[in-house]
Amino acid sequence: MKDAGKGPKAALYDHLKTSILTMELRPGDDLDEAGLSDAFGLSRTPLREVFRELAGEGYVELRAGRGARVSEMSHTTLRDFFLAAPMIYSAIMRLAALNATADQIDHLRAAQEDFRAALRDGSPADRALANNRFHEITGEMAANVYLLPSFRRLLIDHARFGMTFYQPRTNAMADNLSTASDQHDQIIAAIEARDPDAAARLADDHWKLSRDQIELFVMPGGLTAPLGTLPKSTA
Amino acid sequence: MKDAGKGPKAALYDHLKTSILTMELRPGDDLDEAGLSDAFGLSRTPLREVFRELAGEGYVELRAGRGARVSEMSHTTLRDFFLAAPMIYSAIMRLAALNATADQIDHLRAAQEDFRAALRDGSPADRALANNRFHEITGEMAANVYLLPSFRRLLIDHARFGMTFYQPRTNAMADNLSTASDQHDQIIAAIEARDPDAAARLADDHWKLSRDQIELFVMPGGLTAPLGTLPKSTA
DNA sequence: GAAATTCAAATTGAATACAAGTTGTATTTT
DNA sequence: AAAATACAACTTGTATTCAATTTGAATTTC
Repeated sequence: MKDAGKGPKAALYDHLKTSILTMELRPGDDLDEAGLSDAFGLSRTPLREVFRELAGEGYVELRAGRGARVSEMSHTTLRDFFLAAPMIYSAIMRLAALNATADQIDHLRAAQEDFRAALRDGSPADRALANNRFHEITGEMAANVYLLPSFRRLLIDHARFGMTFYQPRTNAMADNLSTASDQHDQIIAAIEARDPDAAARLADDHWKLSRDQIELFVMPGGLTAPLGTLPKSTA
Repeated sequence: MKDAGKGPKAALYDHLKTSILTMELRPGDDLDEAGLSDAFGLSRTPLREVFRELAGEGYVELRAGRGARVSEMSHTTLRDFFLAAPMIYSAIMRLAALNATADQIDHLRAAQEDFRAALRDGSPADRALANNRFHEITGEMAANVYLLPSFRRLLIDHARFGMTFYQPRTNAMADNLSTASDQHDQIIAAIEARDPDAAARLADDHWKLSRDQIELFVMPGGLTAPLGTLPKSTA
């Protein structure tokens, strides 16, 4: 289909991941084994192993006897997200500032360059993927096996919420994106300075921005048009 | 091998889980496909799917071209554990107090009964499994899809640390176990009372007890035997 | 004698063939 | 006409076979 960089199995894996993160595959969509099988030139055996792997990471759900579906998103998941994200994000960022290697900081800078490029002339999907990559790297920096599973799970749905909520319909929304980019720069600086408190504070600010963005969409200004009038004789 | 309650696949899954939690299968041990295959009457295809599933939950690690191994535990994982556990545990307990259903509270009571029974006349493995089950239920009560992955990962290694550290060699260690049981009772009460603050405080106390128990083992009293003497003429 | 390369055996990964279960549709009966 | 049951088609799960990669040992060369 597209990238067969190192085997069709990895290509399928990457394809599904990005398709799910960008909402190209919507929550609840079911993944047809037969279709993907000949699309990627794989038999069903390795295909189903990829499904199981993605299920473990939270991208898809496996229902016994009824195949694989893209992980659902409901109002409860949004609530769960708001509860868990600030805690995990600040913890990850704090650890990232403590443990990041020079190599990883370079990678983070490169990811931020990509994000900036996506802001200039990329699609919403490009922006979501670049932003996701940036935060994935902070997770690698934190390098805590017990926190990473939840962090990764959060990043999946953060990207998906972003794809539905961050379409810049208003000026306020567009501004937020460049603010986010600035915060990324500050995050890099804090990590490089080995300042866990600053990093945690920035994680909190960065989260609040996301939160506000989502609220802008969930609770819009309210319509101002007058109520409709009834026709003369319907009583 | 043992329980074929609902299919040999589930039996294998449960067997591996409990074997890993109780350290019957030690970290780093590699799982032989051929052996388990005819031991459970399964072909290698469903077997490897179980491996992938367990890998997603953190029980085993899959190394490309080199099969499955029980997840490693090193000094870094111990450190990671100490950093992540208190935060996640108190968050889970707080949410459990807020969201638990009456049914779940009944299950938790039953699990605590099992734990008490295991304390009286069970093996260390029984105790570890019963304790693990108790905390698994608190995770189900919290019901937060984003926190559960890390919580479950922590519980795996908490059981494994427990199996290596909680052997009651000293009186202090034995006392700790009954204290833990008392705390379980208080936890149930706090959850039933819908008191998230009390639940979080108890989670913290419960964690500190575990922590002290581990420290008792890692940093024992120190040996008091005198230094050896050198033979007369070795200078 | 030690190190490197090659060959063989074993283990893992993939594909195809097969069986079982689920779902949808059509026909029959009430 | 509506509901229920049965049959057929499709989808999922399992097993067996085949290919490829890795690992270990032995032999040869330096």
